[in-house]
Amino acid sequence: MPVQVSAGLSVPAERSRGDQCPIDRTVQLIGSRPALLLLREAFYGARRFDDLARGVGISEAVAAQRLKELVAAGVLEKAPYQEPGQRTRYEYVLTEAGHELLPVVLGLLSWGERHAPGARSSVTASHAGCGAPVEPVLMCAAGHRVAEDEVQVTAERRQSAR
Amino acid sequence: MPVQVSAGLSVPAERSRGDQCPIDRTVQLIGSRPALLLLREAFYGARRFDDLARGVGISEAVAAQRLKELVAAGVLEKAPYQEPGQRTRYEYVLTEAGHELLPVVLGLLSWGERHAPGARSSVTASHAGCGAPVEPVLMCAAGHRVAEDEVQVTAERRQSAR
DNA sequence: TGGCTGGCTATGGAAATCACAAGTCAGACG
DNA sequence: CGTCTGACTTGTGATTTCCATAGCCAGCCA
Repeated sequence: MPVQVSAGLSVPAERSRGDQCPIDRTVQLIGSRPALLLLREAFYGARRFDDLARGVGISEAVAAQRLKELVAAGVLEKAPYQEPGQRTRYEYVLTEAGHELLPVVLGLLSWGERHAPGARSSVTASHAGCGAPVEPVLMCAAGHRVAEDEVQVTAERRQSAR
Repeated sequence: MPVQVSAGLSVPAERSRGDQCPIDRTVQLIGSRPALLLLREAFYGARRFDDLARGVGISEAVAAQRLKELVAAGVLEKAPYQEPGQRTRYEYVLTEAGHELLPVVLGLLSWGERHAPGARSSVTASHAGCGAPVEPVLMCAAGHRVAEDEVQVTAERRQSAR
C-alpha cells in the first residue's frame, strides 16, 4: 500500500533547508521529542488520544498537533472504534510504514540502555515466535552480520558549493 | 489497570522532563535535527568544525553548541590534529558509543528512502568486507531474523499516575 | 611584529514551541 | 432535555532555539 504522504498538509518540510537527504527528511517528520515519544507509546500499545498524550507527558495541544503530523506523514492512521455504550471514536494505529520505524525506536532504546545513564529499561522487545529478546543489528545483502566499524559510508557529495 | 508504583522518584525539576525511559534519554541527547545531522556528517567522514557545520547547514553558534553536547554525551571526542604548516587543532571523531548509533542513523536513512518523498539517496552504506549494501534489521537472541510485526513490545507500566 | 586563518564565543532579535487554561463538539445516558 | 465524557481547538504568555553579525584567540608565516 502506497504510503500517501500529506497532500499539502501542515508538515513544515518545505520551508526548512531543503535537504535532499532521506535522513533529514525522516528527522523532520519524526525527529522531535514529542513525535518520537508518541511513537514509542504507539509501540507500547497505546492507541487513544489521552493515553498517548499522558504517556508522553505533553499537553493536549501539542499531542494533537504532533499526532496530526504523524498521520499526515503516513506513520499513524486514524481508525474508528466503538466501546459498548459509547459513541464512535477514533484511535491511532501504526501503519505499515509506522511499523517499519520499529528498528529505529529499538535502536534508540538499545543505545540508551547501554550508554545513557539512568534507570533501567522498563521495556522489552521479544520475538513473538520464540520469545527471545530482539535487537536491531546491521546486516549486509550477502547475509553477513556487520559490525559498526565494518561499515563503509560513502556520500556522493556534489552539492558542496566550494 | 496498571498500578503506579515507585512514585518515590524525586520530581525532576531539571530542565528536561525527567523520563526514566532510555528512549527518551537518548532522544534528549541526539534527538534534535542539528545533532542528528551532525552525526550524519560524522558518519560521512567529516571531522572538522567547518565541514560539520557547513554540511548540516547551520550557523556556527548552533554547531558549536550541539557539538559540545555530543562530546559531553560521549558520542564524539575531540582529538588533536595538525596539518603541515598549521598549528594544532581539534577534530571531532566518533567514539565507540558514537559508532553504535550507526544502526539508528541507517535506520532513518533506510526508512526515509522508502517512505519520505523526495530525491533519492546520495549515500550508501556497504560492508567493508564484501561490498554488499548494509541495512539495519531486527534479530532475536536465538538468531532469527524478525519481521516488524513479529515483535512483541511489553512495557511495565508504572508511571500512569492519574 | 603584524597579518591571516580556523575555530570558536557573544549579542540581539525573530520565530518556533511549550504548558496551562478555557472553550467546543458529538453523542450516549439518565 | 440536559449532563457527562473523550477528543480535540483556541488563546495567552513564557521559554527555547534559531540565524546573523561581530568579535576574539591562537599560532604559523613573512
